[in-house]
Amino acid sequence: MKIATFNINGIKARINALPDWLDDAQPDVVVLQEIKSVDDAFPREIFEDRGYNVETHGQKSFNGVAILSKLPLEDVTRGLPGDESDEQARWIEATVVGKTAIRICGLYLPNGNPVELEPDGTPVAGGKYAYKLAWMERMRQRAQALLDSEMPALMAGDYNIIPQEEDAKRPDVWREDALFRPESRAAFRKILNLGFTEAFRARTRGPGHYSFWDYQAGAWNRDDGIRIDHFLLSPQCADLLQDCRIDREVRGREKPSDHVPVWIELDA
DNA sequence: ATGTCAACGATTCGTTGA
Repeated sequence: MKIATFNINGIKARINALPDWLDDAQPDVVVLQEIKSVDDAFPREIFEDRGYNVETHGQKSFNGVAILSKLPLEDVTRGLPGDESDEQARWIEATVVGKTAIRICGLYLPNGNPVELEPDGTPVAGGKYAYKLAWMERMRQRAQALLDSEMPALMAGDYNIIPQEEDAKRPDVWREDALFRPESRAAFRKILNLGFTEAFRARTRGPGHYSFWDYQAGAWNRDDGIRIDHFLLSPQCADLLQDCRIDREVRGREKPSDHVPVWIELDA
């Protein structure tokens, strides 16, 4: 089973590029981020015509996540548990029923910039960096519950986290950024260390592997990228891992997103 | 040399978010 994650940076802007990539890559399941659309405006027919079941969790203008699946989707839930007042559409879950049932979480983790800190170094309450870190703590709770279920499970999406220096062309320019600050990376490791496997690093080591290149300053032409789109696999899911790759060439196509798809192959 | 893109809601462009 081929499962992909893709931050499309707006479904309206990617109305041709996304179907074109789907027709090439033929994933069984895709989690999408930044659909930037309400549920009613999402062009589900385009994907249903290609044989995908479509589940969205959208909002106006910003954020928004979705799952497309050629296999049936069961027990769909929307929103990250732990804060009823959080209205940002960044989390969706469903169980994909194939040879084995797999719980799939699609996520769009908050960017967190600008970083605002008190003089003592704690994030300013109510600020975007505090929101990011609080969201990651909620995600950790949900991740632990997934492990406790002992079901094969994965969390895939735009994590807005550069895990290590080797995951950026120029780590020094990201040093103070919310994507690379120590608190952000520590929160990511805290989830990982519950017992998840980061799929890409289970298969490939070394620098030069990126999933995002800014539109600005010719970042793509200079290969000035970062790796921020990830798959975290539960132990029962990691046992099924066959491959993990980044569809880098998609960034060079017509009217690209600033992210490219990342995908895994599971023996499931 | 932050050099871009997308969505929106106001009026042909400014604001926000990334």
